[in-house]
Amino acid sequence: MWHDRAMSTTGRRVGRPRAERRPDSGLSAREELLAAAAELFTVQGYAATSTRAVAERSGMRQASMYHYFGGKEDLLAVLLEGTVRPSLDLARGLLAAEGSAEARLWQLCRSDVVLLCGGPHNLGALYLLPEVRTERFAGFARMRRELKEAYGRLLADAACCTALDAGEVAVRTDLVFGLIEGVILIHRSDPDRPVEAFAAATADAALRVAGAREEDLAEVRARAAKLAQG
Amino acid sequence: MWHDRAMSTTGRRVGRPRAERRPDSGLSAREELLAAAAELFTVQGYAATSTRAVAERSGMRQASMYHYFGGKEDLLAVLLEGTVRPSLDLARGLLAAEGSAEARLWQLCRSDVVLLCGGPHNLGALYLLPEVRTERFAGFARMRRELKEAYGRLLADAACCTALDAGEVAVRTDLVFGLIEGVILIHRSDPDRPVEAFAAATADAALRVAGAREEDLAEVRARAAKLAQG
DNA sequence: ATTATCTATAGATCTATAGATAATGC
DNA sequence: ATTATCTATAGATCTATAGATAATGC
Repeated sequence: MWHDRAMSTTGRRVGRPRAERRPDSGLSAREELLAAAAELFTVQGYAATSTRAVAERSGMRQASMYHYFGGKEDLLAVLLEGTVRPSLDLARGLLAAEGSAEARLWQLCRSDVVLLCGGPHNLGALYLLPEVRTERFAGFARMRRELKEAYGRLLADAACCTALDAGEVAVRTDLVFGLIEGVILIHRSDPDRPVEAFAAATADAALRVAGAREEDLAEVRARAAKLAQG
Repeated sequence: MWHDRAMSTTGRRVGRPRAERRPDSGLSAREELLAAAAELFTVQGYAATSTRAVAERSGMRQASMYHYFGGKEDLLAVLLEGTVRPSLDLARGLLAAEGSAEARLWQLCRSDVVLLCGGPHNLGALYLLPEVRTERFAGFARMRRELKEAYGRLLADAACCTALDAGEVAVRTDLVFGLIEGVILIHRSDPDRPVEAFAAATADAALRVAGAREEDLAEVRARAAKLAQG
């Protein structure tokens, strides 16, 4: 396990002190940079944010950033991978779990909405950056693809989709996945909405898109709740 | 009506000739700039695209762009407004039209997906730019708000929503609108999908989110088809 | 000795303006 | 005279590197 040896709670650190001293944030320098980048990238935009802006919001000089990251792209890649990873972990767990596929799908949808809307910044909005299509972000792209495949798998196994052919299931997978990632846009225009209730409502909507009948939804939610406990 | 007096089909134009001569695109200089901006903004990203890149792809020098637009922001604003305007026109027409609210909602959804995915560039992806929140884009923001209100109105009038309270209708409006704008993301990962069929499938999904029952969807589609003719 | 920072800067942009110029229009 | 373009450029960035420095660790 990695340990930030330069950091200590007493405030005594190795290395030249920073030019501007500030109250200790409790974060390591690397984490400070990531937090600053998350805020600036989402608020001002990625390309509009300079390395200087990120570094100085973190309390250090522009050049010092290069001690931790190779450049702006590195920051973005780390942020993006950190955003999908929890979703992907959960999806893997749910794929392996027992129980109705509908309930597991509901649970995955709900959790992903919480992850996308629950953080302090709308990091999901970074998914759309054109830079993300370049080689540097292949790792992120792979994770996102695997996540989408998990959605596809759960839909294919769901009782409400058994009557559909494979092509139709693929279209609904796209629509469900699009609905979930689309909450990024909704969240953007109304960031103060209570997340939990909205996440449940979105999971309901996802099941409706999948083909679940209105009268079965209460049951799906109940089973999903059990899943979350167990 | 405005007429581009500098343009003619014979190729004889007022003003100093361009440095690099190219085959006539058939577009006015202003339109060439907009087309170049649309391509570059969506492919490379807005902030990553320089005024030089836009101008030179249009066959003129960087400084000449300023004869037509005050800067990059102006180009973006014109592109964005051009993207919502057709949707908004259609929405106004459908609000005023006779017929079932569900059918009109279906039609609006379908058309919006075609507009978002049908063009050569994924202009919808520009909706997410952080720059769009600034004052310069107030006109675009107003149009988009009015479009969303039209969705809300149709949902409120839809038979499948009569049992829902106002708050629930508002949530479903957000979800339906999010689903429609979310096709931008779907379209991005699979740009070659046939648009018409996908648009119809998305409109179906929107009606499911609204609360329509599976067995009523065929009827809704049939009525929407009539609307489109009449 | 090691580390985290600093200062300074070269080189590469990019934007917006000033002012010149080469067409057509009258 | 009017117009659409051009060339040239000032001024403001921004990125990445080189090399110095001020702490702690041993």
